Amino acid sequence: MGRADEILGVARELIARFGFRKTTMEDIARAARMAKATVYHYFGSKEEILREIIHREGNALREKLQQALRQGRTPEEKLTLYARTRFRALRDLALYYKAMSEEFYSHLPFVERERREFDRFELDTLEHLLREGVERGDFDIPDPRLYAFLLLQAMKGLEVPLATGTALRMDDRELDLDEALDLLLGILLKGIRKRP
Amino acid sequence: MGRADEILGVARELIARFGFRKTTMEDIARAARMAKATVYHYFGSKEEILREIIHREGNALREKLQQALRQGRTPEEKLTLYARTRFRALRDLALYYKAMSEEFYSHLPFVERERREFDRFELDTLEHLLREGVERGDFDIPDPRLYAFLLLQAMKGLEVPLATGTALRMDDRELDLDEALDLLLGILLKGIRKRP
DNA sequence: GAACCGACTAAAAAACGATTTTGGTCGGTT
DNA sequence: AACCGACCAAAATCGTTTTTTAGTCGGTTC
Repeated sequence: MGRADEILGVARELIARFGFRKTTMEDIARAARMAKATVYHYFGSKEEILREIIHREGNALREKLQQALRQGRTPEEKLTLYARTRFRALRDLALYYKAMSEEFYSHLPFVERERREFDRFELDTLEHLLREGVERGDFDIPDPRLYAFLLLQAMKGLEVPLATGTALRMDDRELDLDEALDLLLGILLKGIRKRP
Repeated sequence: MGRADEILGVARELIARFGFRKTTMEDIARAARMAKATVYHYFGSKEEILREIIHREGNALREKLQQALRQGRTPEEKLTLYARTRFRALRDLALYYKAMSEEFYSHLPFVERERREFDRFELDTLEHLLREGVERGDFDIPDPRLYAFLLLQAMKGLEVPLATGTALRMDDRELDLDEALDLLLGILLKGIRKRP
């Protein structure tokens, strides 16, 4: 692990804890035990550091999802694994980055770009999965791309409470999100499954 | 329509256009063609005006949804009508109140309360609908309350792009939201429909 | 010559105080 | 009861000064 990674590591932690604005280059340098000018030797700007962190975060998540897919045998199983992994990873991320989300950072241009890139990856992945299911005769789906989009959007619905921090409560009892996701998946799967 | 309603009317318009903070009591009084003190004769505070506006907005939406339900014959048809009405109404509201959403107003205590109240209404309504479908032998649903929650959450997924202002684009082409909602409903309905 | 640093600067943010605006009150009139 | 003008204290706004911070540069070390 090179010096640059070290910087990214401490920066990630600081930013996650205190937010992007509250974290100064001086803080980062101090945490990485080097002079500020040295940090600039590796990164052109403060923003570039954030850009790199987010980019890597995206890669890691994609990697994790693809790995989850490889675990599944049937398309249906793959879909379930994908959804669960996605859901948990996003929950952790939301927790980790809640300091960030408070800030303006959401609509920085490069963050937006990274999000679009990730969206695309998810759409492609899910579409591929659905097509596989159609070819195998498991799914009955006229327009896989569009269905991939809808499935994704439906799953995002469950995600909202995480992002907004709203506890997911139904009436008075707290709801187990994992359980809720599984049930939703059940409905959705039944909705796309081919009738015998 | 009494004097109080007049005040609420102009206030609603001003707030929707300029936001809650930017709208002064003086503005409201002027638009309603009366002295500021007169406004205070009808409402105890600026916040009370907003509270009343939001409360009525909620009532109107509930009314609209119930009316839509009455149009449907079967539970399935009712569900479709409900979803469409809900979706369009929320889209209009989002458009109308985009000035507000920019502000802090989202997590004012009484706004939160109104939202919870509305959530409850929706849960109750949908649960009732699902139970009706189960009794008629249309739906196959083990836990109607939970399913109502899931359906609602899935629909909210499509709503997110409206709320955040993110255009709903899939790859390059703009997506027709109404069409998307119908398709999602198709999947969900198939997912809960009883097999013959 | 790549990795590193201390000292520096220009620009942005914070702190501060003066000034204006605004939510809310009150006594009085119709 | 409905309405108003005049008033006040608190909050927001504005302009200025002070401090902090992102980014640079010339020089040192390995």
